[in-house]
Amino acid sequence: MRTRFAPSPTGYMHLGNLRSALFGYLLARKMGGTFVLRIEDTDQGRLVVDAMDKIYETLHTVGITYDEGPDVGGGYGPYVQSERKSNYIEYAKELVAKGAAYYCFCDKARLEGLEDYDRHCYNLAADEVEKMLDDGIPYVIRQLIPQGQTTFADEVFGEITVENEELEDQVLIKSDGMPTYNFANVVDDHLMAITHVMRGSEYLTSTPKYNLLYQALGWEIPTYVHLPLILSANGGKLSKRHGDAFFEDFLDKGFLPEAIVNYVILLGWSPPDNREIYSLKELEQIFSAEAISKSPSTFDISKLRWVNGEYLKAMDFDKFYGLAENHLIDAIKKPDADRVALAKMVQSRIATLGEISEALDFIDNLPQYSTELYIHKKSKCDETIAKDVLAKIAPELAKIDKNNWNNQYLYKFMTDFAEVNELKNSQVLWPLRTALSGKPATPGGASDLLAILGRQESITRIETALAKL
RNA sequence: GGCCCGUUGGUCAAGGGGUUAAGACACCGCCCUUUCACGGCGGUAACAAGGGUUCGAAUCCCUUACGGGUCACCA
Repeated sequence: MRTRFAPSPTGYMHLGNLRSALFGYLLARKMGGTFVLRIEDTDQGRLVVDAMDKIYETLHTVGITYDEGPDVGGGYGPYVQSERKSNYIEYAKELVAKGAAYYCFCDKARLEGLEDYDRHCYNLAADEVEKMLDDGIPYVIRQLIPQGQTTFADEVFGEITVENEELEDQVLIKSDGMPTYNFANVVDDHLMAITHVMRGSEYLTSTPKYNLLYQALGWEIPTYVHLPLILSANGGKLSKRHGDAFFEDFLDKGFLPEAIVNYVILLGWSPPDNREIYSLKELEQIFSAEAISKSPSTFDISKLRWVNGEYLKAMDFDKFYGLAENHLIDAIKKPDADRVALAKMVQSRIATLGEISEALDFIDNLPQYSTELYIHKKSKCDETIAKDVLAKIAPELAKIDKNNWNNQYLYKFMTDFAEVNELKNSQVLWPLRTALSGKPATPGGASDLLAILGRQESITRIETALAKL
């Protein structure tokens, strides 16, 4: 049992491609098969430098390993199509010899003038073809679609039959001598002994042409597993323009590779039970092609955010800190900021690492805020109470020894203050938290903020508040 | 437009002749609580429509509608 991932080196990893890779990988691992990576670089006009490294890198960060590929070798190489050029021409000529393909010398201008392709060159006499080849006239080799109808079976979509008239005499070998994607695919999947072809359902329509090729060449047809498409929230395709098409887009937004993988797997495939958070290793055990659905699914960023948050919360703190540190450094310029304490406060409150800076934006600078923030029904607090409390507690705070300026002590101090003054805890905690942050919601409460801001900055902010009230 | 595929709450989805039609995200409420979040509990919300078949249809068939894919010397 062998599956493959066959991306073309475009420089980015489309989410749909990533999912094809994932499904192929998982199926191979589940069945104890072999997973191969093949690079489809037959479009010479679209070559992108370093794109292959990008593919290796992405697969690596996602945790997908392949048993055969350009950089790891294997018994079916080379694994880059441009290095296998002679194979394709050889088989294309075999097809010509068998009458399943023919040379076509039509130029672009002629083709564009046609409403329907007319098989013009198929009617050329053998000696005419010889002559034109000898004269070095540029040509293409086209597949000759026979009459009748073609039926193929797909693991997820079932049996599909199409009239051959709907098919076109597609180009197999381009005028630059390179094979087209469709042809190279067929040849390589056969030569590499691929048994299960997993790919997006956009290829469903071209599958009959594949089968005709397999049949003409006398090759065994692989098992097809077509995957439903992933649609963007607006109903269309995921697009570069919306910034939701590429794996890299989501990395940039602060999503974790394992969360992206987990979420993408959930699109079009459903787990055996109600659990939704799975590591790749676990998926390798439980994956099954039968649970793939046929209908396209809409990409929902809010669920991705939830998945990502689950990973963040479950992560051990050291690892979280490692990931968060750069964001913290970015977000907070204060030299004496306790980044560890900040990371701890923030870990369970963010869905993506990218939210760190917004969550902590008040640390460096107290934002402008309205005194209405001091009105909080649940805390039984309003501006008047806030003013009284802050005025009274500020001098007390100023007297606290620097050595006692820590979260625990401060919390005790404030609740004692509340008790002595016959106030509810919230009536002193709320005004302080508000004065210190200028925000309606913060990661951490009053004592956390006092400890982090330090005595002097805290007093300054309270004085600012008093001036406002 | 032709052909192909699809359609269960806003989203992901289970269920494949008899179910009070799961679960998750989002949303709302309550509890917890040092604000927010986390966590816990609860709630709103769905079988695209119409015809069949059947004792019985979300499940099978047909039609319609809607959505998507595909019709390249791109992959």
